[in-house]
Amino acid sequence: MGNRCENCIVRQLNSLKVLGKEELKAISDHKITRKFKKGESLFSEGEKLNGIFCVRSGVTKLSKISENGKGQIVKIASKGEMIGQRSIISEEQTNLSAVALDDMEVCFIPKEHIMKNLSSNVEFTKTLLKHMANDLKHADTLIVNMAQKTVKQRVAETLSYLDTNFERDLDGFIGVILTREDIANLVGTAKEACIRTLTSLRKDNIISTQGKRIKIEDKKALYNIIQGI
Amino acid sequence: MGNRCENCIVRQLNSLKVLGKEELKAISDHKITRKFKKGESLFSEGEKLNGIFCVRSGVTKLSKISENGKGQIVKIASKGEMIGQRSIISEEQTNLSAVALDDMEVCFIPKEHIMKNLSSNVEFTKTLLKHMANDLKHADTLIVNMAQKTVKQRVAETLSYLDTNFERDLDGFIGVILTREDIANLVGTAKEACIRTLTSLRKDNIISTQGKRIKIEDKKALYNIIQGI
DNA sequence: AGTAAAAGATGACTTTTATCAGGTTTTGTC
DNA sequence: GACAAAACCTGATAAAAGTCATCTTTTACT
Repeated sequence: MGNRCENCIVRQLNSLKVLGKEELKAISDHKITRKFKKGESLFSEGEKLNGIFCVRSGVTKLSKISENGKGQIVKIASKGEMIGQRSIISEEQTNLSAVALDDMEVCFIPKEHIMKNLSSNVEFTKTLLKHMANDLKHADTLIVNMAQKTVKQRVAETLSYLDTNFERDLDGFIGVILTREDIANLVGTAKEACIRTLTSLRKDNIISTQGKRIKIEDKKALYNIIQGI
Repeated sequence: MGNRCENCIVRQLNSLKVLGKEELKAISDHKITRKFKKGESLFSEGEKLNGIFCVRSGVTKLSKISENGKGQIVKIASKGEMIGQRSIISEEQTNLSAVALDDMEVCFIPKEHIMKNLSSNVEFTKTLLKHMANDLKHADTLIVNMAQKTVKQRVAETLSYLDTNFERDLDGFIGVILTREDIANLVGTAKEACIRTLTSLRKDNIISTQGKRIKIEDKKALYNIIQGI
């Protein structure tokens, strides 16, 4: 199997004809593949990035530290997803930190290639725009959830999100292994409250757990909790 | 003073040379100016928009109703600001409702003109992209604030935001008149908690009020509250 | 496999925030 | 300017969530 980095960015850009053969070749010629071990930092809040990362394998958490010192996970990115594009486009330092949750393989597209396409390739730019419009819509929804839903509703919503957006493992468990603290940071609550909520969901047979792994047993009931029923 | 609608979109796009003379003329020829009275709805969540609105005068709140039935204000838009661009770009129904907080004058750019420029004018698209990247960064920050800050911190942050982003009136009060309930919906809390917080800030001489109007008296102290000091 | 460190779990308690209920003031309209 | 409606404010209480302390289990490492 050849190096699929060029495919990864194309797929991510969600458009089949965005890049011409020359651009593909240019990107392919200049890309760098990097590896990160579990727990290693890809980049930190405030750093100036000089390119976009594209995840080839493994999972990373994108988080932001509040003034209170608590971390909030804004997104989990896995295979095929780009990270860092927002700050490259805004031409400013990144507002997020990225830490590997697994051993990862990441390919790196230098800023210059992005910028070049941004200026010359309308379709490329349009696709990025649509992508970002979607991220923004998602963010609006998250703001409302954070502001108005209970911890239980948000935990349920987070589990549902993880279950639908990451491939399940062979036993049907959610395919991303997060610590309880990471889940709490994704939900925006304290570790203890998160654990208690998971315990209560388990007692109600809505989920089952095995170590860190979580399996959703009753989707309908989980959905009702999300809706506040 | 002539009709400044074409200027408004250009200014909003935050770029001086985005639109050529022909495009400007095309937009200018096809625009429609509409008026909305205080309390009227510009559009509602789920509606399909067929163009972008551009605020010429007055103020509007963009909000979203959660499944719990409570409204969350996501943004306040005033003179010069565009609304509806996200859903036009995503080509889907809008995820927000817009209600006039004042009597408003709004101009309307039909979808076709936006789409045409989106396909032919890289600079136009690039500018929209940068704009949206900025909105996204702002949304990330808001998510963290909602998840991790207390009501008092969020009220303080909201007041600071309103004070810096909208022109003050002649007496130095914040230039947008919101009900306490609107402020609560912006902060993401209950009306009563919002009122109590404002009362406490007033007692500490950090703000003063006169009816609905609010004036910030001690910026430094307000800033400390935002930081959680 | 043994051990230390990390993560998970749970109870007790405190703080924050929501909710309900009732009064007061402001605002808009005839 | 009188009246009704809306908005504002406050107190009491309940519910939700955070914090702290402690113990158990799991994981990582030599």
